[in-house]
Amino acid sequence: MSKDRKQPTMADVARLAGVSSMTVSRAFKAESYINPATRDAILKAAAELGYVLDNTAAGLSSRKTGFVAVTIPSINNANFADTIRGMTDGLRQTRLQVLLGYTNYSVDEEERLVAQLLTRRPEAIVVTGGRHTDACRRMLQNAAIPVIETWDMPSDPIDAVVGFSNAHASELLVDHLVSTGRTRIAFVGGDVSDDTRGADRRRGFVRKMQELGLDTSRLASVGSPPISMREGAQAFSDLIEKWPDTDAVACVSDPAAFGVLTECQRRGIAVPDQIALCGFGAYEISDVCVPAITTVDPQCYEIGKNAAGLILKAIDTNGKLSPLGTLELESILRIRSSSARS
Amino acid sequence: MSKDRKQPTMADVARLAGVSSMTVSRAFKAESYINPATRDAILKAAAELGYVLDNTAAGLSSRKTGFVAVTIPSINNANFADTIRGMTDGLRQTRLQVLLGYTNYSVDEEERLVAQLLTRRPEAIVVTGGRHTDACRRMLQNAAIPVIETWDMPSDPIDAVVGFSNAHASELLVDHLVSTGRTRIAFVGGDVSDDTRGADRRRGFVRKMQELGLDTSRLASVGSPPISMREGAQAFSDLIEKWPDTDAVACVSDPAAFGVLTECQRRGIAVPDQIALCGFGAYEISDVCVPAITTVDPQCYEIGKNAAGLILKAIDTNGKLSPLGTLELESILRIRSSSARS
DNA sequence: TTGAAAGCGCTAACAA
DNA sequence: TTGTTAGCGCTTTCAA
Repeated sequence: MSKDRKQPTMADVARLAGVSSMTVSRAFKAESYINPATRDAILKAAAELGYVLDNTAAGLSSRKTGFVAVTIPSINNANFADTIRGMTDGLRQTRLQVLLGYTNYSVDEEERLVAQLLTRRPEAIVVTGGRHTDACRRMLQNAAIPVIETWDMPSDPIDAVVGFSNAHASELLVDHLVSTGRTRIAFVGGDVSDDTRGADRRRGFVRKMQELGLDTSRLASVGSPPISMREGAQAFSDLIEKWPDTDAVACVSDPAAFGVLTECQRRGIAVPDQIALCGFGAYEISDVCVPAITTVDPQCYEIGKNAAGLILKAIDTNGKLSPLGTLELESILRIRSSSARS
Repeated sequence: MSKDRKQPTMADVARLAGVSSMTVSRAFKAESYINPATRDAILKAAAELGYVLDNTAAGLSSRKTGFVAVTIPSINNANFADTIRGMTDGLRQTRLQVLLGYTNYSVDEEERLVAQLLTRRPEAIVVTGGRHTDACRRMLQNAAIPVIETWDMPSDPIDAVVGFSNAHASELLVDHLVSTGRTRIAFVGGDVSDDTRGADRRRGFVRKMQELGLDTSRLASVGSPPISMREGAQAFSDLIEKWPDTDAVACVSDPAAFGVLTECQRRGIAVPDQIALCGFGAYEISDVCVPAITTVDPQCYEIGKNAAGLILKAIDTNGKLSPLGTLELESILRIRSSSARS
């Protein structure tokens, strides 16, 4: 690697091919009026020089960077990874490229990240969640690009939304657990402050339990989100000692639920006979472990795919995003052995 | 969102603040000679206009985009996520930002991705693995930026390396299993064609088994990488029916090993008493599941952290990367219950 | 189908 | 400490 060698530019290619640099530019665009023979000669010259298009300059000139900025809470999470895959798949074969950043589940970090991403002049931005700092909201509103909030149903959306109700997902699970005869149901989640989607799931849990006239005091909080398998196990340890007659546990996520399951195995507590268990997110582990864990599938991949669809439509129609508005995906209850009637 | 409104530029801010745009530029750089009062006035004007720096233009002008391109095989993998975290952490507080792409474990996809990333004029590029298409190698060599290959120890490095020996990791595991008295050891992995690191782990397994004079025929291949928990379970099903006297299974990854474990549970096979088990990667699950699974920790986070360190040094010294050369991290054997002496 | 001129928004280099 | 000038590499626009 020698950092000094200057990279060839369009002008260099143009000179070698005996054309103007404008013609070189056309040779690199798919649908442009150019003589096929001219194009071949140009591509040959470009290959010879090892020429690589500079999208930095192209973006400045055309005012189209080709970036779609995306923020997710964590890169180490199969759910968000699926959303990113859906989005990337949806943008494949287009000129758009995902510019990804993560927030560590913090709205302050999100604010910093959004500020940084916007300096790259993305043509659209997709954020996870519907709650932001005021400054972040303002930046997004001022950016004059399509903004898509995902993984949530914000009451006051900035622009477009592709989400689902986290609270409703919990209600599905409570209803299901109650239908199998459980009533002394606990909730295991992380600290409420940061993970707003986790907090919504807890809120949905409490609301539904109250509605059914059940005890809502069995709430275990442990660690900052995302809560790990180990923290799930720890939370259950505390929980079962404080409320030994608990007959079901709803968890903020499948990894947490799996942690609970392992702690049950260590303590010789039978799942589902003594304790029923459910998680959230339809992670692979919940389907593979023994017993398999009941969960809710929020359709992560579809969220990304739909977000990509909205972006393409919005950019096509030059920012007329309003008719597309809000898209609510339906979360799917996946009933498995861990909550079988005992 | 209205896409039509034009974003304010430095010239707009300069006009409002009553200075030249060069002074505005200085106000946004940390260490530049500027009167604090001037800077305050400029920042106030910028805030009033909702001005956001255009890094696209800044990069073109300064020939420093601030991007570090990074390729990983999959975004849905805790190991690579840890490497990315290490890198991001190492680049925090610098002007550098990670531009991430994933290759789906395909060198052809890697070639396409690298071509795309290089159009963004990154100041350095970090790739996973040491095997590439010829065209990809050429592009990387011609890019005139630091290139860091990771997660591997290529025999003919392009530039710098931060890696470990995948084959050696397998040898550690075979040695360990043999030391606990197992000799009829099987290997579970994905199809060999694509995942070169998985292939190296298999190669190390076979080499060590041969060296010890043991049977090397028990090789189960299933699906394309990364192999899932479910595929691990499936592979074990096939395996144990074909070679019922197998007394240990080494897996290409922890998720695969966990899949094997669940299949053992379903079949009533005791781990470690009837079959010992080990994985690779030190994923959280291998430490939490019951019994915990013996694994090798390749220090994913450290790979990223060290890569970031090399980049900073290389960019500091204007591309004099050669003295830093190759960094081999030592993989750590983590012995757990799944391979206890029976 | 091709080319010439102008300029995208910023910063390097130099001058004051 | 601030300003002026020139130009980064490309695409838009218009003309041929």
